[in-house]
Amino acid sequence: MEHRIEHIKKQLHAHSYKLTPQREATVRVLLEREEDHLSAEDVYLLVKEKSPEIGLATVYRTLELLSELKILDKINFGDGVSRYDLRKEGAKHFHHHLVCIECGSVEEIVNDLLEDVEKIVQNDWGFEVKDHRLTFHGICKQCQEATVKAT
Amino acid sequence: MEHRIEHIKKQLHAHSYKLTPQREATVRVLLEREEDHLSAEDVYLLVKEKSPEIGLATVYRTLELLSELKILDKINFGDGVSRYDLRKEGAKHFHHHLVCIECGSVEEIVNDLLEDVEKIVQNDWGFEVKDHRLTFHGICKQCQEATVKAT
DNA sequence: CTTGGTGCAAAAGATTTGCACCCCC
DNA sequence: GGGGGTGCAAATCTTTTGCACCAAG
Repeated sequence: MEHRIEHIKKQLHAHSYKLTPQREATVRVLLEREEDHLSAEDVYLLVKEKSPEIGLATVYRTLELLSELKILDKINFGDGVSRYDLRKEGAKHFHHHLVCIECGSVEEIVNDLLEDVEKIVQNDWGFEVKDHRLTFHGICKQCQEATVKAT
Repeated sequence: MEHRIEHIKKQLHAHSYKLTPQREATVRVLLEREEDHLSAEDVYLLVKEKSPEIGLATVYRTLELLSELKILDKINFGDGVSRYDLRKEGAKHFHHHLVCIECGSVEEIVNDLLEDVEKIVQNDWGFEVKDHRLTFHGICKQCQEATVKAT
């Protein structure tokens, strides 16, 4: 954890930004809740528990900054809010998501499943792929089992 | 075109909704600008040209309705607005997009490139895929060529 | 009549911005 | 002492909602 904060600090410094206490508090929340796809409001409330003086605007500004530096990915699952997802260290791509339309849960897939598809896009469309976002909508294992039991 | 309107009319009727003049005007705009990924505001302004008495709320309600019936797909490219995309007739899946990070253009890929990937998700994660959304971010052919020339 | 659909204006959210202040090199 | 960063409140922007009214069966 400390190691990852150090790493982010370096990335900020490389672009002449500082890791202020507010930014650090925000990053810590993101690290602690890495699997959680938090909204800006979620992050704000969690940061506020530890650092009550922080403002919502600062959280927005921090999330925006981290997104620009590709430390964070801004995603949108179709409810009205943006959610934020730490990019895995060293990952050159956004990871994928499985969104359950029954219970709303979100699972992550870290494997890159799209290498072949990217080659096709590159060759057949002449499009130079830099990143991708892939979300599957469907029914998760738990909900499938629940349905079977209920029947 | 008329044929596609008829088809949509039937789909509405099948769910006990009517194809009112306002809805028809909205659908016509969507058909005319099928490749364009319009926002609700865009649609509203275009419909207003032909039917000036229409209200923005009605457009929102129509787009919402058509999305629920899967006639339309609601997508989000990360700018603050939802955009709407007519589903190709008979397509069971959302189609894919190539978003150029240089010029902002959006190309569509109708082919389903994800059949193999879906099988993997189904088998390895036990997730029953109902739909997917895939967007590639990168540099389109035109912008690549422009860069080469400029160098 | 009664129900679904509409237009308008107000409301509700999410996000951004203006500004005074503050801390650090 | 100048610039980046912050907190607060106000502003902005998109989308939703309440309500009175209208049209068709």
